[in-house]
Amino acid sequence: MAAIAEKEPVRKNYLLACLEGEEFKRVFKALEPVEFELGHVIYEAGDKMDYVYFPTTAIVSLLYIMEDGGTAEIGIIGNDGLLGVSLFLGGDSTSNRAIIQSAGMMCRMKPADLRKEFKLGGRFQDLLLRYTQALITQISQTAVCNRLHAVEEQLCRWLLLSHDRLDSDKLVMTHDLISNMLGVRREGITIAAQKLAARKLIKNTRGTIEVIDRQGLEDASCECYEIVNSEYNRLLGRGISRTFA
Amino acid sequence: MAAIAEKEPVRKNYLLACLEGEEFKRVFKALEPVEFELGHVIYEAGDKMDYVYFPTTAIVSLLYIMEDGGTAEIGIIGNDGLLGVSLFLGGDSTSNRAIIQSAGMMCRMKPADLRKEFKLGGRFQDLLLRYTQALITQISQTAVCNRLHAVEEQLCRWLLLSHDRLDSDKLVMTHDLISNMLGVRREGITIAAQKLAARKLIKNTRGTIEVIDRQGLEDASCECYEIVNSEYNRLLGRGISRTFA
DNA sequence: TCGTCTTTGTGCGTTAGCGCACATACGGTG
DNA sequence: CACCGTATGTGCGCTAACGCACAAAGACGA
Repeated sequence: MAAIAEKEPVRKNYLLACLEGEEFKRVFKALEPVEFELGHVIYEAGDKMDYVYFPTTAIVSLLYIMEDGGTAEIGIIGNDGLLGVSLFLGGDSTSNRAIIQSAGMMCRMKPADLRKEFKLGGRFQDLLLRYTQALITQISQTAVCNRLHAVEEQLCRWLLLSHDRLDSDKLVMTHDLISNMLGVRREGITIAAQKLAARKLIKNTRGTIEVIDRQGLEDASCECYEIVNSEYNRLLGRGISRTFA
Repeated sequence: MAAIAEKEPVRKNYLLACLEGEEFKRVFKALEPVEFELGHVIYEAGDKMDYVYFPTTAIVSLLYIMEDGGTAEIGIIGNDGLLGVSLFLGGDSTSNRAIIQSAGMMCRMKPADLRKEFKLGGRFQDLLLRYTQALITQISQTAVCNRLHAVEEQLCRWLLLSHDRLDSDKLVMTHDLISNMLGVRREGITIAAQKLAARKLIKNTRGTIEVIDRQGLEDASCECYEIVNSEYNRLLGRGISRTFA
């Protein structure tokens, strides 16, 4: 594990951290760290993807853009996962945009290296597939949540998902950006954020939302957060060592 | 291909129809046809899955049930796909219910057989992974559609997706059931269906909706149908022969 | 043919969220 | 420190969809 010191941040990505021995060495050699700023677009809908990305400190938002300009987020990817499942699923592109929601680092890998390692069918493949299912759960829950829950509950869910993937309690994020993610009006977020602030769950300042009462936020959230979260743990937590072969 | 005659309907499933030679023979041997009635629950949220299912004439609906009893569909699976991606993704269960939306046949396969064949990394694996991406697209589009589009547009989308997976123009389906799928009020479906009937796009009788003007329905639908549809074609259409290795 | 159950139709009042139009306030820059 | 662009706060009227209550009309068996 001497090599880790060189590109230390690699281990901050959960999937990469699960690898060991020769497998880790091979993957590690193929990785390249890159830094991203808030708002940077990694790829647009329909773009052929050039890399798969393993976030270490950055957070990525998967955003759909409709014909009329309306937007809605379908998933959040942090250091618990990877961006670019299409590259091993076989599509090479998706119909959404991937955009940096929180500045930071990601490790990228070329599609050819990814596929080569994936084809070996070891732990790496297992992890990637399990993560894919976790992502499906997240997207599904977003779909249901969009239909059935109030904006305020959804804001809680969104804040929690982001907070989990962040070192800090401060989310650098305007109401306007959040409204794009949740697919609602900017004013709707302002109102909801005010209510949460009144209940001392968050602190609401210009361009930043600070999480004050994490537990309170969880209580105020719809069930969707917890479902997604526990499914991530089930799929990628402790028991991860077993491959399904 | 002599064996096909025995279990002829196998070829009605698109994924199975794409297999050839030895690979097809192995998969074919592991298949077992089963018939299902409308409303039958294949598995509940959290259930360990006993089989993977390849629909030939049946249609399956993936339904989320919330704590408060609210429901919403996240995807429709017909003879273009398979039920149980979790079995090769590694989760063995999902947090939704799979329910028969249209009576008919499916071919089922034991998880062990599925995984064994999947691990071989051939066309079968390629197809399953590509289908997974198509399913992700469908779920994503549902999420966005739930947020941004009107019930009437969504009803069109839903009718089209169902119609595509059906031999007949007649959908045996009550407004109440559809409302569960779309996560809206029953009355909302009644109103929307009336409007579509007034425009001569569908015929609305007790317990059945008949598609009259397919093209008209597509025009009345939101863009979501077309996006999902073309993504299915892109991922699983003609060019399917290339494996990504 | 009658009675019953299910499905569909209709009519309220209610509400969450929208769209628009501003007012205010923060915070970096010159 | 004054200025200005961006972010947030607030107040409308509007609309889609909700929740509820009940009427009408198919379907089907006795």
